Amino acid sequence: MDAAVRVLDRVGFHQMRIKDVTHEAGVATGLFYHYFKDLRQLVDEVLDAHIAEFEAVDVIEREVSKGDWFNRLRAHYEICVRVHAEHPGIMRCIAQFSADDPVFRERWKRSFNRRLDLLVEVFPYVFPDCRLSTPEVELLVHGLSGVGKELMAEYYIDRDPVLRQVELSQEAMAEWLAALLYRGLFACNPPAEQLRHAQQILTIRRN
Amino acid sequence: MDAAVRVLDRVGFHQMRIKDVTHEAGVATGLFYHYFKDLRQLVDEVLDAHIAEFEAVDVIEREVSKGDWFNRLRAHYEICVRVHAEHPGIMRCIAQFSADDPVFRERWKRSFNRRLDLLVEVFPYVFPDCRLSTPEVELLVHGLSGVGKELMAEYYIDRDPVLRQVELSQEAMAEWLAALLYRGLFACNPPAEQLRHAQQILTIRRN
DNA sequence: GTTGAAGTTGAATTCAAATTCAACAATAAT
DNA sequence: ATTATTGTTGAATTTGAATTCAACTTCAAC
Repeated sequence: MDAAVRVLDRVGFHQMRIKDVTHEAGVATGLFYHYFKDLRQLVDEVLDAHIAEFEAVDVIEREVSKGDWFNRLRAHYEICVRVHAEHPGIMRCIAQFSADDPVFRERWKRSFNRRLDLLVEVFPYVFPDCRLSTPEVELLVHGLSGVGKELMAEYYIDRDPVLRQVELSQEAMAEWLAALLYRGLFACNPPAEQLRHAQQILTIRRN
Repeated sequence: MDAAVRVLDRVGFHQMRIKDVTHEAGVATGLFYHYFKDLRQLVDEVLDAHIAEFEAVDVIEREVSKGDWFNRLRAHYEICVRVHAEHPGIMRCIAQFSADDPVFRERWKRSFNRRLDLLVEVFPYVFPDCRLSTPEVELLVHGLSGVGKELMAEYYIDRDPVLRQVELSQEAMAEWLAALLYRGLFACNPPAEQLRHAQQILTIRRN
């Protein structure tokens, strides 16, 4: 029901009423119950559909070579940035729904972090000197994967005016975030020749 | 009203009812309105009090020298980790309330990021080669400050069983997160002699 | 063109929670 | 001791939204 998407966009998850949806769709209130048990189910279906859509994009973009970590991270952030930039209303709703519902939160987190799972798997081969156990690596990657999450929310959903002073293309934002995560992970800069927008990051170093 | 804290802890912000609170406090329903306009105001006051308390701790711990960035970051995370570990219910509630209410979200974010503001201010002196404008630096620091946020939520609030396999003291968690953020910021490891729990991070490097 | 299944309506009903309030209790002020 | 102020009660009322449902419409099948 795309009427639901428009309402979610406008009023958010917690303010949404059944009447809002049926009215937006131009049908009678009672009809709602032919299609959905309650609002929660509707929202669940709407968000699921969107998450599935995001994941579809995701599959398409898997052509990056396995060892090229910077470009993998970049691809990860390009997807994140795109869904934030193009569906800010849905993303806000996902955030609201997640804050409430642990089951949904888990589902969303998995979908989001799936692209980083490979990193957890191959960690021992990438960093052979490192004796961390798998759960420790998971913890590490989860810690790092927070890079940019709030920023994307503030920039694309809240449209924070201070941050908005910086005009960044989606590509540039993704590259910056990938570069920051890369530094956290490898303790060094990404290869300079792969930077298209964030060359300045190379100058962020203690002299 | 500490009854409110217990209810928030138990049922969360959106499930909380006025009756829950008055019953928990052992008083009549109507009495609620002598003290508060509505639930939102109550929650607002409860959370405000806690945020103020967190900030008080925060002031006490300011004895770290200005140039010692790793220990500043560590102090920042020690406070974050402590409030998550010791007040998981409140933190969950803050997350829920933030997701809904942009005004509160802004207030919380400010309180959380205040300790990193210094970094934004002195950025041009720490990184003299870097020509980023103030809003760009703000964006950068916001991006990095996400390190560990979700992890703390999953570890201390949701108590994710996978992550819980790793037993970490509050100090150790803070040190790990500080080290990760440090790497993102400086593209190098923190000084080895300052590491008390996270020496292993030095081994996370490409050979 | 008759039948029945599925879709559609919106007023009526139910429901849960918020809110009010008149009466009562405790305490302090004079 | 009297009065005033403030705290407290919980049943009664109000509110606003969820939910039901009997009647109506479409439309495809035979």
